[in-house]
Parts: sequence; structure tokens; C-alpha cells
Amino acid sequence: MATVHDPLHMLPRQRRRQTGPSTAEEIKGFIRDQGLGPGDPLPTEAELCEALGVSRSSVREAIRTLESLDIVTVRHGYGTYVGGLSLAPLVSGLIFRGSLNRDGTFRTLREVLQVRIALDLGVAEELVEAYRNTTNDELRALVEQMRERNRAGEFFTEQDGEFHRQLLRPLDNTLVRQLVGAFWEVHTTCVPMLRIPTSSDIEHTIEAHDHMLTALEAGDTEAYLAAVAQHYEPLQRSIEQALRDAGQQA
Amino acid sequence: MATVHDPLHMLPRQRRRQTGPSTAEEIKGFIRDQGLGPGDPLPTEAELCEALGVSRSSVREAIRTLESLDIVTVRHGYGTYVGGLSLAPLVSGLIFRGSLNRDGTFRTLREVLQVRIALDLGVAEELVEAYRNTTNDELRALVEQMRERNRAGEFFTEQDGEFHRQLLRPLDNTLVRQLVGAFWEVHTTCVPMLRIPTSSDIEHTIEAHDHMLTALEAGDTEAYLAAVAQHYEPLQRSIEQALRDAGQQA
DNA sequence: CGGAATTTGTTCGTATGTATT
DNA sequence: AAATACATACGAACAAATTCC
Repeated sequence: MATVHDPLHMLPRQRRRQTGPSTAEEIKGFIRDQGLGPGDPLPTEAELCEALGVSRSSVREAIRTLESLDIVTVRHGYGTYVGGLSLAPLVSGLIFRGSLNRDGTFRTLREVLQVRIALDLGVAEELVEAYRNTTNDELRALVEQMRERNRAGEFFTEQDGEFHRQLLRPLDNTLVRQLVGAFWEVHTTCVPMLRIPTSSDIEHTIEAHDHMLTALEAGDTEAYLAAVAQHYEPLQRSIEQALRDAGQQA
Repeated sequence: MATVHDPLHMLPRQRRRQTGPSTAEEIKGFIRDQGLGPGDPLPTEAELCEALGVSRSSVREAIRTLESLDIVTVRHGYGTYVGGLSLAPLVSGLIFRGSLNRDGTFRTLREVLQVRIALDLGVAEELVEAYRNTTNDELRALVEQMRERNRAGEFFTEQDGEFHRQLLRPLDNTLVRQLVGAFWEVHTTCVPMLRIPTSSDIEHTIEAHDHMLTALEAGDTEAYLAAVAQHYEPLQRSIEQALRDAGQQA
């Protein structure tokens, strides 16, 4: 039965009582030691119980912990796998924070916006290098789709997200891309709490996308920075407005 | 017994089987609806079971999920409380990612470093405004402590962390401060995997702290940006070196 | 200081829903 | 369509930690 390659033998048979790392920590160690990566299967719950010398419930609670950190993914009725190691926990945490109207959703939104801007500025140089003297039909097409959908009175959240995702694709910094994506997600989730933007603001924002792309293709860092500022400007105004309104109520 | 103010009555009595939001989601909703904030007590597990109409195991798994996101904090034998809503999950996730030597710890480290730099640059303007024409004895004292400990051949991780924490205190953007703190933590946790820095590099880094502070007090944004670059430069070289070494092995 | 009361931590056994083959 | 493997859920009992008297 248990072959020489059975990875479960790497785990301590008997759980030392009271001392030692938590079950979740031991499972993380198992993933590390086995050199597993996203998508690789983990032992079943029963096997983990056996290997770690703890009960089913403890294993399940540990798996819940790791699942919420996207360190493992559970497919009901099938098995448990190494997760995507994404920034999903950051996103859900910030969204929850924003949903607590305690000191206003707007404060969270304003802070997220500032971080988005800082990150956009921080990668400007590298992005300009990557895009100089290129043409990018897909990105232009996305901008055109935004215009069309806006003319038709529809939202273009999907296109906006795809634009920003594609724009950063040349960066080899995975973390930056994930962070920008995470804050975009928090942002678009929280922003509906704001006042309805004017159609002029919306058009302003759409054209800013075009300007960002044009500046990048021209290799013009200055123009890119200006376009980024233009892109966030209407939103920034809305937030400051909302903060003032909330301040006057108090 | 159950008074008019019993907040548990806000929760649905009977859990509809199979459908509806998860238990964790319902607890989050409870926190929202009651307007609770960090440190406020939550109902006991038994009360949550009763209120949500689910078993204790389910409530416990939900609490584990929320605990790992720092949405609740559990004190053994005492009670459950609303958590600090910190970026702890981001930190532990990134540290775990870095600990998977899969494509090298250095890649994660390099990416974290780039983000730290981008954030530092992104808040430069605001920081200069806050520090112009001030004197900051505490921060200077921290730099001096770093020098002393370094002369004594000791580490000064604590002082370094405190310096960066205090430096950003004027920012009213909580999220930025937390992000910088989070990446600092990931950074200092992962950095021991690098080659031992030369004592010249260490002194270089310590003096960079001094230069950053001096530039801020002088209101000189340019000098501040240069000092930030100087601060990270030795580390950046170490990482590039490690990446080259790892690349040659493959 | 000691012990009772409260609350979370862990375990076991059992039954049920779900996905894959 | 049936069988199998697996995750989900429940409830009861006991252990450990903390507080309060």
C-alpha cells in the first residue's frame, strides 16, 4: 500500500499535544516541502487527519483558514487543491472595510484611489519603455467598445477592467499587476455608493484611456502621467464632494 | 430574557437549506448591521448557532474564515470580537508565496521591493508638505540608534521598522500606511535568504534614512526621491545578483 | 488562593449531498 | 444508471483557557 513515494510520510505521525504549530501551519509546510504549486492536489481530509493526528473538524477548520487566504481551493465532492495564491483576501478584506459605513465608505474609496494613482505613477517609466513605438489594436478596440456602450447608455465595467489588465501585461512584476487588479476590484465594488456621475465626466474618463494609450505609444512619460491624472480626476472630485457632504451632516 | 434590544433577533431564525449566503457572510452582515467596530464583542458560538440555525461546527468554520481575514479575533476561553481589519492576510499570503522556492524567493522579494519604491515615491509630495520646516528628534534618535547598534554588531530591524512607521504617520491615508507596513514586514521576513550584505552597504542604508529625513525637513522633494533610491539601492543590487546567480544554475 | 462558571478548542460518530468514473 | 470517493453538516461529549467570586 504505502509506497516509498507516499508524500504523507513526510508529515509527523503523532501530534504533540498542546505544543507545536497549528494544523493550518502544518499543511502549509506540507505544500512547501512537497514543492507543490497552484492546482496540485492535496491529500483528502481523511488522509490529512491520519497524517497530522488530528480530528476531521480540526482539519476542516484549518482548510477553511487556508481557503480564505487562497492558499488552498476546495472542490466540493472532489478534492482539495493548492490555491491560486492570489490577493483575493486583500480584496474581500477591503471591500468589507468599505462596507462598514462607520467612518464613511468614502474614506476607504479615497484611500484606494490614492493607492491606485501611486501605483500607476510608480510603473509609468517601465510601461513607457514597453509600449514605445508599438501599436495596440486590442486596447484601442476596448476604448471604442467603451464609447459604444456609453452611447447606448450601458455600463462598461468589463471593458474598463480588461483595458487596465491588458495595459499592465508587459510588466513582469506579477505582484504589481495583482495589486492594481485588486484595487480596481475594490474600487468598482465600492464606487456605486457615490453620486451618479455626469455624462460629461464619463466621456472625460473614457477619453483619458485613449490618451494614456497614445502617450505610451509615443513614449511620452509626461503625457502619460497627465492622462492618468485626467483619468482619475472626475472620480476624485466626486469623492471629495461626498466627503464634504458627509462632513456637513456631522 | 430576550430584551427588545437583543441584537440576535436581527438574524434569520431558520437557515434555508442549501441556498442563501454562507454562514461567514451572515456573520459579516451582522457586524455591519449592528455597526460594530474593531474590539467590539460578538455573540458566543452557542448564540450564533441558535441565531443562524446551524451547527456549532459550521459556525466555527465560518469564524475561522473570518479570523484569517482579521475580521474577527478569537480569545480562547473568553470570547470572539471584531478584528482589526488589518492587512495581516496580505502579509501572510505573500510570505507564504515567498517561502515557496518554486521560482525563487528572490522574484517575490524583487517585486515587493518595486512596490515599496513605487509607494514611497507616490507619497513623496504629501510627505514633503507635512515635514517642511519641522524638526523631528524622535526620528533622528532612531537613526542614531541604528548607527549604534550597527557599530555594536547588532541588527536594527526594530528601529528600521519604527522609523518607517513614524515617518508616514503624518499621512492621513490609513491604507497607504498599512500597505507600506505590510510590505516592510514581508520584506524583512524574506530578506534573510539573501547574501550577507557588506558593512559598507549597511552603513549606506543607515545614512540614507538620515538623508530622507533631512530632505523632508528641507522641503526638497528631489533630494527625498534621491535618498529613497539610495536607501533601496544596495538591496536592489543584492537581489539582481541573486537572480543572476539563480539564472546561471538553470 | 481556590473553585465555579463561562467560553472556546478538540474529538468522535453518523448521516447527507455532490462530483467523478 | 450505479458505484465510489469525497466534502458537508450535525450533535454530543470532553478538554483547556479565562474570568470572577
